[in-house]
Amino acid sequence: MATIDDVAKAAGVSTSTVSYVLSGKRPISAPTRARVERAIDKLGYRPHAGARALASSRTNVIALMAPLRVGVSVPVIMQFVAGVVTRAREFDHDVLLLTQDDVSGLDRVTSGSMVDALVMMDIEADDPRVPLVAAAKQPTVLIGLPQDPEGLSCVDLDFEAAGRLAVRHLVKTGHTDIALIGSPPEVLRRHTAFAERLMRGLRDQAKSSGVTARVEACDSTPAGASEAVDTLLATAPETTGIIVHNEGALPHVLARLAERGAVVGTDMSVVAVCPTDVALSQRIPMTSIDLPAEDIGRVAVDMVMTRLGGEQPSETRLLAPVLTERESSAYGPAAVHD
Amino acid sequence: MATIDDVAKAAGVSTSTVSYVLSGKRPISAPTRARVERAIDKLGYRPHAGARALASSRTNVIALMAPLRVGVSVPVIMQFVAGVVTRAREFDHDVLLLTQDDVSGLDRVTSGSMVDALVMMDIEADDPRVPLVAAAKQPTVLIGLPQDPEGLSCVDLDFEAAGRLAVRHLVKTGHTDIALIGSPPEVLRRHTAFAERLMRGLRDQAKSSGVTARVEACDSTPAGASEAVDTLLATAPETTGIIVHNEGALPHVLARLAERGAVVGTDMSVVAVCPTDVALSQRIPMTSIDLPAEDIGRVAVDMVMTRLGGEQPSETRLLAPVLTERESSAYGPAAVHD
DNA sequence: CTGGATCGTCGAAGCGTTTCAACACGCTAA
DNA sequence: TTAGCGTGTTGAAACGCTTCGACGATCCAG
Repeated sequence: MATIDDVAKAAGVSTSTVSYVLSGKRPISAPTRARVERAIDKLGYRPHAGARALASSRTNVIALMAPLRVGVSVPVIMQFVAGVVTRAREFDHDVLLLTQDDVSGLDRVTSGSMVDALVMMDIEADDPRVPLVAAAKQPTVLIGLPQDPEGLSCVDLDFEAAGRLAVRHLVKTGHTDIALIGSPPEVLRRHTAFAERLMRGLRDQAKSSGVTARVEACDSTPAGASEAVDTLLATAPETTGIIVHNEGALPHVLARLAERGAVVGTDMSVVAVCPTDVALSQRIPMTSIDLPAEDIGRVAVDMVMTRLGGEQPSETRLLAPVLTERESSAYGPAAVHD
Repeated sequence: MATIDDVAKAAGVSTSTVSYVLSGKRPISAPTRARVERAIDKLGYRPHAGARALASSRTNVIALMAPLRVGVSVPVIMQFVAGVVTRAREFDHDVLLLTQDDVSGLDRVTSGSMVDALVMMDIEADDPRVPLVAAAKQPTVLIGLPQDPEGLSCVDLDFEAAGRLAVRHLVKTGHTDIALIGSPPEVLRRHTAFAERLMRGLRDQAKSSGVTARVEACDSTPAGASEAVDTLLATAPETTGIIVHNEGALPHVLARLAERGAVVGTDMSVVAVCPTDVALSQRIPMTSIDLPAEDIGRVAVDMVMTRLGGEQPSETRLLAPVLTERESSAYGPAAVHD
C-alpha cells in the first residue's frame, strides 16, 4: 500500500502539500495540485483510515444502534437503516451497525473514538442509553422520543398527532365506535415511546370528540391478530372503525376480519399506521398514515451532521402525519350524507 | 480521555507494560497486572481505536456488504445480518454495514484499511465484486456461490440439493406434476446465484425422476403471486405439487390458491424454501426446507475469523438442506397406499 | 560458583496522517 | 527602496498505540 509519503515523493512535493490537496484546507496552485493528483491515481493511493482518525480525531464513521427486538417489524427497521446508510454516504461517512440492546456497545464505540456520531433507534420511554449519549463527546440523534428529551436531538413521526389524526378522520367519516389494534404486548411492556405516544393522541382525541376508543395489544402473528380481532368484536361488536398500528399483524388482522365476514372498506373502516409500501401490499390498498421510515433515517443523519460541524443547539423534529385515503375506509353509521 | 500513558503513570509502570496487560502477548506478574487494571478502571481508560489500528494494522471491524436490492426479502437479509453481527461480537469485532451494490464501497474499506475482513451477501453468478475481493489483502467470505469460486471462501445453503430434495419429496409422496414458483424476474435477470442453483437441482431431479417440473418467476406482491398462480394453473392444471422459493410471495400464493378453491395440504401440496419462522407464520404451518439464514451468517464469520488467524486455504461450505413435513403437503394422485 | 535459560519489564522506534508555525516569493503601497 | 502583505509550500511535531530488542533479576544445572 502506498503512503502519503510515496505520493509526495512521486509528485516532488512535501507530504503536507499532498495532505492539503486532499483536504482542501489550504490553497494549492493548479499545477501542483495536478501533479499530486496524477501521482495519487498512478499509485492507487488511499489514505489509511486509522492514521487519519488518529491525527484528525475524525473517523468518518457513524454508529447506528438498531436493536433487533422482538415485536418490531424488521422491514420497517430496515427502511430506517437504508435511509441512514445512504444519507451517511452522501456525507462521506460509513455506518457501524450495533444491534445489541445493551449499553456496552455504546460505551465501546464512543469512548474508543470509533465513530464521529451516533444515531439511535427504538427509544424506550426511560432508556438506559440516553444518559450515556448525553455524556458522550459524540453528537447523537435519537429516532424516537424519550421521556425527557432535554438537551437531546430527536426525530420521529409525530405519533401523538397521528393518533389524533386517525381518530379525527374516522369521526369525520361517521364512526363513533373506534378501536386501536396496536403493538405487541412486549413492546408496550418496554414502554416503547412511539406506541405510547400514538395511544395518548388517540385517547385525547377520542375524549374531546366524544367517541369511544378501546385499545387492544396485538402479537404480530396470525394467532395474535385473530385473538385481537376476536376479543375486540366480542367486547365491542358495535365497532366500525379500526386503527391498526402494527405492520406485522396488519395482513392477519385483515384476514381475520374477512373470515368473520366483515367487509373492510364497507362494513368496517380500517386505517393503518405504517409505511406506504406496506399499506399498498395488503389485500386491498389501505387508507393509511404514512410512517416515512427512510425519510426519518435520512433526517437523523442530516441532524447529526449539522451538529458535527459547529455547536448547534439540540432540537427535536416531529414530522407531521399525513393520512391518505384509499379503499379500506368508508363512511360509517353516523355519517351525514348530503 | 485518558491515554495509555496516563494509565502507565498512574500504575507506575511503562506504557508497554500496560499494552501487554491489555493484549496478553507477554507474561505480566500478578501484582503488576492488578495495579494496571486498577488504574485502567479508575481512569475509565479505553484504547483509541484509530491509534490501535495504525500501530497494529488491525481494526477489529469487519465489513458486511448487504446490497438492499429489489426482490430480495428484507426479513431474510436481516437474519443474515443478525447472525453476522452477533457472531462478530463474540470475536470482539464490530460490523461496518455497506448497502450500495456498486464496487466503490468495497474499494474504500479495503484499501483504506477500515476493516480486517469482509462478508459479502447476495452474490450474482458473475459478480463484479468478486475479482476485487480476490485481490484485496483482507480475507473475504461470500454468502452465496459465484460462477467460479476458485480460491474464494463461500458458504450457503446447498440450493441445488434443496431443489432436488423438494422434488424427491413430492415424487415420493405421489406427485408427478410439479412446479416451482420462484424468485422475482429481477432476481433472475441478475443471475442471482441461489435462484439459479435451486432451479438447476429441481430440473435435474425432475428429469431423473421422470416427472414434469415447470417454473414460474414471481413478483413478491399480491398481484405478482396471483398472476404466477393463475398462469401456472391455466397452463398446467394437472399440477398437484408446488415448490415456493420466494418468502415475500408465499403468503399471497397461498391466499390465491385458497381463493381459487385449492385446498393446500389436501388437493395441493406446497413445499416452501424459506426460514422456519416464515414457514410457521403462514395460514397453515408449511412443509418447508429451512433456509438457516442466521446460522449461515454466523458460519460466514467463523470462516472469516479462522482465515484471519493463520493462512488457511479457502473452502466452500454448502449446508445440507433439511426438509420438515408440516401441514401443507400430503399424498398426491400417484401415491401408493399400503 | 558460574553460565545459561527464563521471566518480567522497559525504552524507543515506528505506524500514516494532520496541522501549526514558519518561510520564500512576488506584489503593492508608501 | 523597503516595509508589509498574501499566496503557496514546507518541516516537524503531534496523535495514541504496538512491538521489537534489550536488560536486570531470578533460577537451575553443571
